[in-house]
Formats: sequence, structure tokens, C-alpha cells
Amino acid sequence: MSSENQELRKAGLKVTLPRVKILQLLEQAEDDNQHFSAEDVYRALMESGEDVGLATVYRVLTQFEAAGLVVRHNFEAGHSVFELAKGDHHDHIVCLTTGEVVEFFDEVIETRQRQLVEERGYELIDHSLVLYVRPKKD
Amino acid sequence: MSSENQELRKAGLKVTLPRVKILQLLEQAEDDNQHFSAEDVYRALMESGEDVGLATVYRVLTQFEAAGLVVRHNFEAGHSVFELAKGDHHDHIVCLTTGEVVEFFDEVIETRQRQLVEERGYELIDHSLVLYVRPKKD
DNA sequence: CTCCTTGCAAACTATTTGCACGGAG
DNA sequence: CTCCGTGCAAATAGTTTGCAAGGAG
Repeated sequence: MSSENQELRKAGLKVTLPRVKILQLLEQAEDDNQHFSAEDVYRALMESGEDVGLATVYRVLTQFEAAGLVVRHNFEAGHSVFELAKGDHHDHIVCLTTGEVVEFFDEVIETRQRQLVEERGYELIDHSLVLYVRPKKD
Repeated sequence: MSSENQELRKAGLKVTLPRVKILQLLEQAEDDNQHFSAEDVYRALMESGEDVGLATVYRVLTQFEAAGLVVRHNFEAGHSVFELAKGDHHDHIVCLTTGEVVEFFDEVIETRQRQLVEERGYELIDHSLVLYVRPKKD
């Protein structure tokens, strides 16, 4: 019994082929390419011969997000990308030249954010930090 | 001769009614409401009796962005908001309860960002930091 | 069996573009 | 005058939804 099935059940979702396939795909993602658009997922499924509709991909990803299995990012306008929720929070560095996405976590920044928000009488619910970079030339 | 006209010329744009009106609107924005979607701008113009097409609003805002007069943000998926570029860089706190947007600038975070990117062999081109909050209940 | 899911197509939302006319310089 | 800029409608891109058929428990 694959672990995906249990994760799905735990999330209150029936174990169906599209859900299992999509979850597998996200879990098997290379370290350097863990961020997928709905199209990416759709294309990958097509290529491995799975006959899943794009609408289903969107539905499944949205359900996964609601269940906390997946996190949705909006690095750029016009489309979302999804990545498997690995429990740990992290922010992103997006390379404008190569499109590469690097994850990072920095306690100094995290702490400072909480402080700034507190000072202004708010409670920090979530945050999004994206650093857009280019390879250092020299 | 209004200052808007000069700003437009400096940006290499002809002085036309839609451009002047939109620029005025952005400049006259209240301190607590400086972030407009294209729809917001369009609606405001309609209400003041100006007959400008939504397509033109998009075109003008995009030109303003290219000219550096305006900055575009994607706080949430599905639509952009624009604010007048005031020269200074700042980040945003978005209240999930009231929709309010507060600007802030923190040197500790700014410095740290540059550091993190350098360490990884990149050059920081731009960044986007949005803190999503709720009013502190007590 | 009974719902939850799915595929497909149509619907939607935000934004962009083609085109002929109108206005700025 | 000569183009650039504009309004309108049609086109696009990403995402969502209605519906009837299919599948999980």
C-alpha cells in the first residue's frame, strides 16, 4: 500500500488515479525543479500516457492546497505554481535569467517580520518573499 | 503648466487626456489607498465623467510602469495593482481582514536579502515581500 | 448502491490586440 | 500633415464550473 494512498485518505480524499498520479509526480520531483504550474503537471501526465483532463489537474491541485498537501505561489502574474508542502516554511529566490527557483530560510528575516507586524498591532498570518536575481557576472 | 505634463514628456509620452487624468488620479490618492487595480482606475474615471476605455487604462498603466512612473504588484493571483513610484523602495503589509495595505521599509531585512543572494552567487535585481496579517485581537 | 470524481466543453476573469478614427505636435 | 494614441470589439491565457457518465467504498 503506497504512502500516497494514506496521505490522500488522511486528507479526506478518495483514492483515485488522477490524485495518486499527481501526488507521485510532485513527490518524485527533482530537487531543482519542485515548482509546477497546472500546465506542467498536465503535460507531464500526458507524457507518461495518463489521460487526465486539465480541469481535473486544477481541481486536484486546489484540493491538495486546501488539505495542506501543497502550497501555491504566485511568483509572477498570470499563473500559479505549486509545490509539495514539506512541513518547513521557506522563501524563494527566482532567477530571471534561467527561471531556476532556489529555496531558502533565514531566521533573521523571519524574526524581523514578526516584529514589524507586531509593532503595528497586527498578527502575522502568512508572508511571501521572493528575491528576483541574475547570475553574478565577473 | 501642470507638473503631470512635464512628467509625461520626460517619460517620452505624448500629453493626452487619459494619461493626464490617470496620473492625477494616482497622485491625488489618499495615503491609505494608494493601490489601484485597472478596474479601480477605470471606475474612478467613469465616476468623474471621463470617457476612457478600459483597454486604454491598461495600456497607460503598462506604459507608466515601463517608464518607471508606476510600480505593479501582484499581491494576489488573478489581478495586478498599481501604485505611483515615489522613488523610495518599500514593502507591503496586507490586512486579510480589511484589505488595507500598509507600506514599510526595514533596513535589516533589505541588507539580509542582499547578503543571502550574494552568498549564492547571484545579483539581486528586485524583490517582493508581502506580509499578510490580521488585526491583533486581545 | 450512493455519492464523490472526472472529462469535456462552455463560462469566466483579467488582460491584450487589431483596426479605423481622432487628436497632439 | 503625420503619426501616435484611443475606443471598441474580438482575441487570449489561466482558471473555474455545469453536466452527464464513471468509479470508489
